[in-house]
Amino acid sequence: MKVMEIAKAAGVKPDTVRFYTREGLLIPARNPDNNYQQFDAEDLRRLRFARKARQLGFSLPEIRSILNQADDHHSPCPLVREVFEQRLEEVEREIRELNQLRDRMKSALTAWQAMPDGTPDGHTICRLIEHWDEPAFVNGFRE
Amino acid sequence: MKVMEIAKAAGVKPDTVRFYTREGLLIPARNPDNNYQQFDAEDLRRLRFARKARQLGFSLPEIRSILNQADDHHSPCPLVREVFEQRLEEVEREIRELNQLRDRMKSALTAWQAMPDGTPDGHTICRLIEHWDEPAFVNGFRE
DNA sequence: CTAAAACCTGTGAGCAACTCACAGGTCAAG
DNA sequence: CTTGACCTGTGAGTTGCTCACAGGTTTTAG
Repeated sequence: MKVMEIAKAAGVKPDTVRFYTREGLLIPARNPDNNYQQFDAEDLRRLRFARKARQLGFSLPEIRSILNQADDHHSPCPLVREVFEQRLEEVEREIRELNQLRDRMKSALTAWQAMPDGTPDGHTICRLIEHWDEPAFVNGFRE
Repeated sequence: MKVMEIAKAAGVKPDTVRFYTREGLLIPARNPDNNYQQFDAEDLRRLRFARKARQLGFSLPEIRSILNQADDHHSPCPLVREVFEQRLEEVEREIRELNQLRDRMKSALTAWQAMPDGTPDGHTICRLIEHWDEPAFVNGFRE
């Protein structure tokens, strides 16, 4: 298979295939005639694996070490389980933060309904933002 | 005020002050003696404004145009309201996607409890991932 | 047979919002 | 007068692609 063919087979763009090759996730053979990359069924499996892992939240370095471990005939599954639980916690933290952001935004919108727009007067730029309360989590949560 | 002073006053790192200056959000005067940047109360107001706006989800280009509009003696508030509602929708979309990701991860974790680890055999890398179902929204939602 | 279209190659840059590093200049304190 | 803390501008690193470019190859149409 050539780049475009494996890309179509895995449902990704050719550029993504090239990028993964650059990053060492795919190590295709070469056609000595024209130096084209030759992908086989194993490469396709790796590419599909990588895409599924990405959808589950794995990073490229993580996927690379999982693939390397499989190449060394070790089971990557324990590593998969471990990384995965960390990622789940991160995702849940991101969700909590985004929910807080949404709440802050919604309460701001409500408060703004009664507020006039006003022109900058050298003391304020836009009261909507300047007179909006500092969220609590900035001090207590992020640092 | 010098960089470190305004940074402390606004609760950000000096590097952030320098970065915002590079990006044109702050336009400090210069001390002709040593070419140091001289920030005044107005700069501090802009910096604090920018930080608050960032916490509400505004991007730096958006903040820059809001500040520019205020500099031109136009009320930036209508722009603030408009951009803000778009951002709120984006945030809610991100939350929906993250929630779906979390659900996928959780159901994967549950399914994995009964699965053995297994060693790569040339046909599979890690069944945990390979035999996990394609999420629905990849086809129907993202593209 | 040839010319154009489609594909291949490697590489570098762009995205967002910082953060860090570097090399060299300035200034206050001891 | 030296040390240390600060200043200057700039370039690179972060993440996962995506796009662009310049040039080589292969396929297809005329």
